[in-house]
Amino acid sequence: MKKDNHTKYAILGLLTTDCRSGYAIKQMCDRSLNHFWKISYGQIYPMLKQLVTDELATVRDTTQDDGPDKKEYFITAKGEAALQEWLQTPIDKIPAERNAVLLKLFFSRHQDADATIRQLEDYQQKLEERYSTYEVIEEMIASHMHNKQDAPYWLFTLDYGKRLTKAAIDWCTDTIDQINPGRDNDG
Amino acid sequence: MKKDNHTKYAILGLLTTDCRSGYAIKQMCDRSLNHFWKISYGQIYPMLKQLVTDELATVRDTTQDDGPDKKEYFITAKGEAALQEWLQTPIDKIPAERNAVLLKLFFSRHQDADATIRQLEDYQQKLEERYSTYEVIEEMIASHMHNKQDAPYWLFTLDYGKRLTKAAIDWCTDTIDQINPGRDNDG
DNA sequence: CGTACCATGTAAACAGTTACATGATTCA
DNA sequence: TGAATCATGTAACTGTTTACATGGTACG
Repeated sequence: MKKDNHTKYAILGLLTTDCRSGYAIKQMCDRSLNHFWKISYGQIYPMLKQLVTDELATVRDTTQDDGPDKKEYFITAKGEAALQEWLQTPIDKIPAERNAVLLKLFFSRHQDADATIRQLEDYQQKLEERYSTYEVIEEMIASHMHNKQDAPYWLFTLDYGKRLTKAAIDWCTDTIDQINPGRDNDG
Repeated sequence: MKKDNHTKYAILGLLTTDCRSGYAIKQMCDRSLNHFWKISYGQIYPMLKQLVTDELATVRDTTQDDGPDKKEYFITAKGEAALQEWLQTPIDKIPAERNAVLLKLFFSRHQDADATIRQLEDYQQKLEERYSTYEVIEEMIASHMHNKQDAPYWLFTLDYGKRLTKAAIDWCTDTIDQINPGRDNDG
C-alpha cells in the first residue's frame, strides 16, 4: 500500500519547468499552482532532500555573481518515469471541499436573515476578488508563454477555477434572493 | 488571537439538531455534512469532552432498554451564544480547494493526450456519481423535513454542491474536447 | 452462533502551517 | 544604513485520518 503524497509529485513536476531551487519552486507555486495546490517552505525543502534520497532528483551547489548561493535540483530519468506513472494513475476519490461558509449556512436558522445575508455577501465579494486574480494569472500565462507545451494545460486549470468561482458567485446571488426576497438593494 | 477550529462549532451545531451522542453526530455528518465538512470519530469524541470542559455542553449517561449505554450531550446557553457568535464572524479567507486532477493536468504535457483524456473521463464519472448522491440527499432532506427551520438552509448547501459539481462536469466535457478535437466517441 | 448495528474511545501516523533563524546581495 | 529581495532551513504546533480496542443488543 503506497502513499499518494501528491505534493511530492507537485514539486517533482515543477522541476520540469524552469524552477530549480526551493525558492524558485515556492514562487512558481504562489503564481500558478496556488489556486489548487498550495505548498509551504516547510514542505518544499524537506521534500527536495527526499527527492534526492529517492534518486528522483539530483542536487548541485551553485554560486551566483549577482546573488547568494543556492542549490539547483534536476529531475532524473527515474524521476521522469515516476512523474509519468503518477500522472497516469487515476485519483482514488474526488476531494471534499471544506467550506466554512456552507458550514455556517447549515446552522443559520440560529441567526437573523440579515446576518446570514451579510455572511453570503462577504463570501461573494471574496469570490469576486478570486475571480479577478484568476484573470490576472490567465493573462500572465498567456503573455509569458515561455513554455508553449505547458501553457494550454495551465490555462485549463485556470478555466476550471474561473468556472467554479463563477458558479459559486451566482449561487450567492440566488441564495441571498431566496433568504430575503422582498429586500431592496439600496440602504 | 483565538483559533477558529470550525470543527468544534460543527459539532456544537449538530447538538442543536436531534443528535445527542457521538455516534449520532457521526451519522448525521456522513449523511448531511459530508459534502462540505467531514468529521471522524477521532475528532468527535475528544471534542465532545472539550465542549463539556468549556461549558458549551453538558453530558448525561443514559441507559437504553433497546440498546447499549450511551452518553447524551446537550448544548448550554453559553454554547448557544458561542455558536451564534461564530455564525456571525466572517470567514477570513476562502478555502483553496486541493485538486489532484488539476495538479496532474497541470503537468500533462509529459504524457499522451489519450492518457490525459482518460484521467478527465474518470474524474467526470466520479463527479456524476457525486451529483447523484447530492440528489439523493436532497430528496432525503426534503422528505424528512423533521425540522422545518433547518431544512431550507440544508437545501442551500446542497444546491451549492450541485451547481459546482455541474460546472466541473461541464468543464470536463469542454476540456476533453479541446485536448482532442477530432476524436470520435465510438471505439 | 454469527452478523449487523449501536456505541465509545485512544494512539500513532501523517499532512500542513506558522513562526523563527540565518545570511547574502542590490539598490536607494 | 536600511529595505527589499534572494535563498535555505527547522521546530513546534494544529488538524485530521486510520487503525485498533472494546463491548452491548437485535435478529435470523
